[in-house]
Amino acid sequence: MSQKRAPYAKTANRKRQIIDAALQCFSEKGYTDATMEEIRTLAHSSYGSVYHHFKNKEQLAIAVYVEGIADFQNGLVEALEGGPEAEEGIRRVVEHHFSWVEANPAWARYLVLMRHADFMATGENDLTLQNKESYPALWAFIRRHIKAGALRDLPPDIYATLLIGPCQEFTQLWVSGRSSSSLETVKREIASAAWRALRNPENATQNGGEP
Amino acid sequence: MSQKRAPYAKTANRKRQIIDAALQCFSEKGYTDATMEEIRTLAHSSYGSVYHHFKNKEQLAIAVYVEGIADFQNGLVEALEGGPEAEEGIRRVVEHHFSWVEANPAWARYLVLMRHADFMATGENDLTLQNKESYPALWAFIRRHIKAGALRDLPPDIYATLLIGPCQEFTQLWVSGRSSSSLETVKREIASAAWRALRNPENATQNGGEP
Amino acid sequence: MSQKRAPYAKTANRKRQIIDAALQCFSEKGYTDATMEEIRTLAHSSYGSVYHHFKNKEQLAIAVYVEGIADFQNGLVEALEGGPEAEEGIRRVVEHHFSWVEANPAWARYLVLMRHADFMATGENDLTLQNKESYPALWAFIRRHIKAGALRDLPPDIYATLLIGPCQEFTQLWVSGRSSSSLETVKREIASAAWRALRNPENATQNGGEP
Amino acid sequence: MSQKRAPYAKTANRKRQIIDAALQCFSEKGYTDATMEEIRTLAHSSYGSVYHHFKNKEQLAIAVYVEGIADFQNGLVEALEGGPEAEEGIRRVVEHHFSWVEANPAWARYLVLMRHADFMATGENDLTLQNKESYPALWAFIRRHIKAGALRDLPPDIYATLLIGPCQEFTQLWVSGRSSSSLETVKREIASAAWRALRNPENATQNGGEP
DNA sequence: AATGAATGAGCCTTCATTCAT
DNA sequence: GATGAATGAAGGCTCATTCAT
Repeated sequence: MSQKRAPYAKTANRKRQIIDAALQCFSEKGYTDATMEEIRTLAHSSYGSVYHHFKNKEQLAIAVYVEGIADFQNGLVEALEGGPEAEEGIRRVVEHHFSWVEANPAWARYLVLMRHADFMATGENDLTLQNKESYPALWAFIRRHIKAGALRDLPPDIYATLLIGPCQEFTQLWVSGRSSSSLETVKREIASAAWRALRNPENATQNGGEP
Repeated sequence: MSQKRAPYAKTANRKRQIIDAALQCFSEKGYTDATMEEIRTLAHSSYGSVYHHFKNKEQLAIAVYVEGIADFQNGLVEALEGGPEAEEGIRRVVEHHFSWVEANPAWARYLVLMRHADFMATGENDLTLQNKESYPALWAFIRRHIKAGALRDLPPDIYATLLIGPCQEFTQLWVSGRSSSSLETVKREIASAAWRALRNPENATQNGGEP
Repeated sequence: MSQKRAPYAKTANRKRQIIDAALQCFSEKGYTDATMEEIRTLAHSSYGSVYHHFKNKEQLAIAVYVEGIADFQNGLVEALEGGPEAEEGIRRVVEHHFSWVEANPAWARYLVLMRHADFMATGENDLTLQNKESYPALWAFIRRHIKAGALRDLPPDIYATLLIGPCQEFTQLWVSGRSSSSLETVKREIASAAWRALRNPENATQNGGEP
Repeated sequence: MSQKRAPYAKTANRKRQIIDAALQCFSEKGYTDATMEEIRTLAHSSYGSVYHHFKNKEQLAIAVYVEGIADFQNGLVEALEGGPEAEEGIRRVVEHHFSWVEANPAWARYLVLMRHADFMATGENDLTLQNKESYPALWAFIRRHIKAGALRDLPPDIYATLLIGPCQEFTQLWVSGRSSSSLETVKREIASAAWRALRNPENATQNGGEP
């Protein structure tokens, strides 16, 4: 019996297959514990093919990360379109966060895992990620309402802490299946908590109920 | 007094040296990327010595984790002693979180990293960790004030989200050197944000200042 | 003259481009360490193109080798034309060696490196190389002067040793930039050393100056 | 049937076994084409053991090289002991070269192969090799006789060319089995050729027969 | 208790070569 | 003739762990 090699697979979009497979493996086992062998198999690909499209494991991980961040950002930009009022904007940010997480749980897991991986900020990757990660639309929204007196004038790290921190925390719980509450409840609670923490208490026009 | 020759003492507390070295390596590079070789070297120890004290890498990681959690818990229990009022208690929780993180940055990093490691909850480790991690003192405090009507009746995952989430988020920023605000400012902001998010709005007696 | 559109010419002599690129890569890194990828890139070519012109890496290496040897041989044949006297002929051999090396340093390096590659003498390559490498013109010259009593009757390996050895040695020094003397000086020294080593001391008629 | 691991091999001198195996593989197939797997097997060792003793393939190659050069040098120093006259000294150098090559053919092959490997001269290896390779005893001998007027005053590269070049050339022939002459004959021829090339012709006291 | 040489499965990556277009 | 994605065997190296001393 002659040993025939399988015919070269019709590509269609091999690169996409690899990214998807990588996302799944990375999000399940973490960057280090995921192996190129698993990724390659899941992508129905060969070693050579993976390395033809991505220089190495790091670059593959970065490609997956960038793809995810970009998708998240796009949704965030849309969510903030139309120049919403302060409270409504904050609600939309939280809303979008959880909608996206719900729709993309693997990516959510992966982005959380990799948030501080060293090699994400090396050389040329730096710029790419800086632009994506700086959440330009979000900060523009916040700055606008700080100037208008609707939001408190706090530094970015505290905004991140009070607005994104609870989102991240619950995302981790949810993603690891250790949450009991419904996403609807959580969205409402987090949004209102963030609003109460960030609104400018000196602004009398807003939120009559809680002066 | 008996005439004791001072022991060469390198061996005095080898186990402790190993745990300290392991903590440093694990917190810097993560569980998988830290190697027994690095740990052994940092502990000025030998392979045999490490494996004499700890069955394997997992058990070493667990030992480090348990040590850290216990230390954190002890402080939390102390912080909540004396049956403080609701707002004061929440302030103390946040306060303790950051004091401990500031005093034990490597441990803080490590505990965050390992929060969801699979092997932490296997077999006999399970019980040990359950008891430590369930934050018994914290939940007792919360339940007491829910019953008294001072705190809202929310499920544990939402309490964790709104109280611990911001702490964790800022801890990560701080530990990775990407925060600009002082810990004092942050403590105040997070504590007041948590209080506004968790206090029972129907309870008129409390906090007259912000009706 | 006919109005010809200038061809885009990238393809004009692709085969030549590939040989040149291969020569450069092989001479710099050796056969094994040079990669088809480097060669392909340097030749501004594609994988398919390289394999269209050469069956595989070995055949490419052989093509480069044959090209180089042929060029060297041609010059040697010319150098020995006109039936020179023994001393003059030896001088010309040395002279030609260094002129050629100076004009073709990459090829010189490559020919030295590959002198003993196994696959150079396999199957059909054998004949081709045998003919080229046997230095027919050189041995004809030597044999003629041995019969005439001007040169000593030594076996070929010793002739190679005393005549080519010094050339090779200095070539290696020169090619790796570790020589300090001028090529002129070296030519003179090697030629006269070779002459003194190879001339027949019993032949009184020659070289009266050095009895 | 229980799967028993072979008991740990009694070491004796594992490091030496590895060097010997590496020498054999490197000298037969060259640095790049020899594999760690072959070396490991030939040394009846494991991967881990090889890498325990040598940082990587390069360092192993260097260790082998240094060992060989040192052995060769030691013999050369001995050969030149006793302050021999110029002609006798040169004879001894050639003599030692071939005796050593005959006794250590694999090493001879290897040293020739690696003479110009880039990584031999990197960082700290540099010093080690410089000292070994500078042939201090040989140059001391030569300088002494240049001063005494017995040898011509030529730069080191030309001495290397005329004295060592023929040795190297014949070594290559011999080592690859392409020589026909006996080592005795060759020694004699090379030694006398070198002497005629290097002796100072203005020195009347030596070698009366050929002024 | 301590030491460190030894083990070997498994990982990331390279690279000559093939083939559909 | 040319292109470059796809293939997969093979290589160098790592690292948790064992065990003789």
